[in-house]
Amino acid sequence: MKRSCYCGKVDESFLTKEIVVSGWVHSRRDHGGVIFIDLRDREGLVQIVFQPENKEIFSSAEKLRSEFVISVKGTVRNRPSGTVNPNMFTGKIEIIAAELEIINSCPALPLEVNDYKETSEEVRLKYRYLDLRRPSFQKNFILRHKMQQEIRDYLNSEGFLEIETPFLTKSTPEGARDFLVPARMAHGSFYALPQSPQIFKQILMVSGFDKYYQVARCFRDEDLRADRQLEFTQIDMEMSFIDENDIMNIVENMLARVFKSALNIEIKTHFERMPYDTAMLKYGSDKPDTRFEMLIEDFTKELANCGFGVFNTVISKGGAVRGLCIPGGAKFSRSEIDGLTKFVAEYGAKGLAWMKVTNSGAESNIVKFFKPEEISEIIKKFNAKDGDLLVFLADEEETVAQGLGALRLKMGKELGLIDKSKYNFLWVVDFPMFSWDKEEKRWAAIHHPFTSAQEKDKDKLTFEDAGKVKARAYDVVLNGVELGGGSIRIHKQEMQSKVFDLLNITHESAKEKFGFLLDALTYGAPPHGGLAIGFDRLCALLVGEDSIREVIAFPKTQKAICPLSNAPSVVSEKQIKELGIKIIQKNPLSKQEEQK
RNA sequence: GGGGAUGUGGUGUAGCCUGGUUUAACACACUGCCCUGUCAAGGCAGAGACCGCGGGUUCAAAUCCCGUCGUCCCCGCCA
Repeated sequence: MKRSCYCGKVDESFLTKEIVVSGWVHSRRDHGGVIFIDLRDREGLVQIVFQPENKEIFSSAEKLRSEFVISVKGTVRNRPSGTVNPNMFTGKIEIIAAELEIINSCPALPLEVNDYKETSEEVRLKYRYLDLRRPSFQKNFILRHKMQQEIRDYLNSEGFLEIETPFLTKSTPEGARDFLVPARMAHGSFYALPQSPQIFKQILMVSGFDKYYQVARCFRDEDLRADRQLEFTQIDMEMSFIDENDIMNIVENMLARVFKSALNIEIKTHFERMPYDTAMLKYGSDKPDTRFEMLIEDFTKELANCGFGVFNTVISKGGAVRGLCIPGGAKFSRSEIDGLTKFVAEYGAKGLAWMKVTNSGAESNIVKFFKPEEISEIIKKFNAKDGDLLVFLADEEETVAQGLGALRLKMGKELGLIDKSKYNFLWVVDFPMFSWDKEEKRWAAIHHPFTSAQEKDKDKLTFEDAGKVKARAYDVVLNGVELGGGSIRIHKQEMQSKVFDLLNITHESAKEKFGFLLDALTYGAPPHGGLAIGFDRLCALLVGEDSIREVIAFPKTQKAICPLSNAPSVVSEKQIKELGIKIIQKNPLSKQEEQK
């Protein structure tokens, strides 16, 4: 029997016709005298009816169970009146079976192939092939495919070339830990899997390709999270003879196309641009969720001479005092407030000061340390109302921002302040170039060492002033998720040398580590820049999932293993020998498995 | 490296705090029977777990304690 139509695509145009559908038995409703089978394939479900007149087929149909693979030949007809199912695309019709081929049976399932019941992720990943059969999951991947095609279509139409860069490449310093691949033909040497195609795409610009993109797999050997996998997909792009506005235009239009085709949602281009400093000050994050207010207020100046010792000490040491107004938070119990204190402690905050706003002012154990004018000024700045809770952090600026930023998000979620129907895009711009690495006592690149400084800060590329330099870098943020980021790169040797000096990368080591890029830049490099979108995160957002594992077919667990394939695994002595590698200590678990 | 949550038939949960009426309960799936219009079909009957693993406390442990492993969330880390 040869399939003539997808189950999910059978509609009234097939009425009275004989067709063949193939797929998996999704559910079976055996009424004794008549048997209904919902047959499922990629495109959806269709109802097959087995009637008792055809004894041979009927008795064969009685054996059908969940997830059997079958082909059915039958005639499409309208369902009898009163039995139409409005929830199904194929709900008006049904197929009267004339022939049945049972291609494969299936034992009792370790997980149910439907969207009605949650199964633990442990089981889902082990039997991923079954998990992936679930209709909602198939939808995720069909959508992911569509999004990718839409992006390709758009970039192609804008004159971009898709060019592949190598997976086996050179380990670069800075940034994430590399995945290394031992070189068989040069014992002791290693390839590295790319953390991103950064250097190669810049070289492609030097080569004159002008506009490049790639749906690029990237690898980072770091700890996993809900939004981080060892390998992930970026929409990576780079352009020549352009500035920030050109890239932002392209990205905004691209995202608009994706949202239109995937969700049929029109998004407004010309995203808001927010300076990094504002984002950190008001939202406590470099990826602010602007779907709700509850902004952070700064009191470092106002309270520099207040009567509260904790604040005074912090401010005199150059720290900051900032706060949040939690609407209706005055009803929190003491232990709930303690919970908030514990929460901000995860971000390094040593304590959380608080006061409850009342009609006559504020109440708490610290209110007595403040002058009435100070209290009323605080309340005014927050525009706080009776019943609100004001919380304050006093610490180093970074700790305060992080703690309050995280608390803002937590409260926003818990108090239901977030309008989930919104898609708030924005650009975070004017990033600082460098951050001070306290442990290693050196400047580190916030973006990467090839990011250009802003023209006005060119003269500040010195050890003393490096902290004041702003970069020509930008991140695109959606609903508090960093979708992607990029920068205008350095195309002049002079600036690149200064940046390397600041990063304490000597010319010798720079040459050793990415000399090929530096060389390339000397041979006539055009001004260029680009951006990369975290495609998995974008997909997750569009299907409404928190974890990118829901849009990756075969993800790894938090311990970085694949329960389906059991990777990583031990390899044979022979393989190891060929690579010139000595195993110092074997994973004891792997050893046990090897013996099995 | 650290903090938190969690692990009970094939699957999802209840029981655990307050150890003994537990022969470990319920739902789905599974097996058999009944049923000609259901659509997460229904009814009846049945099989299936000694409670992640190891140790300890106790007359008695799914339940308390210690250790260990897996999974998830978070901090660090991820330019």
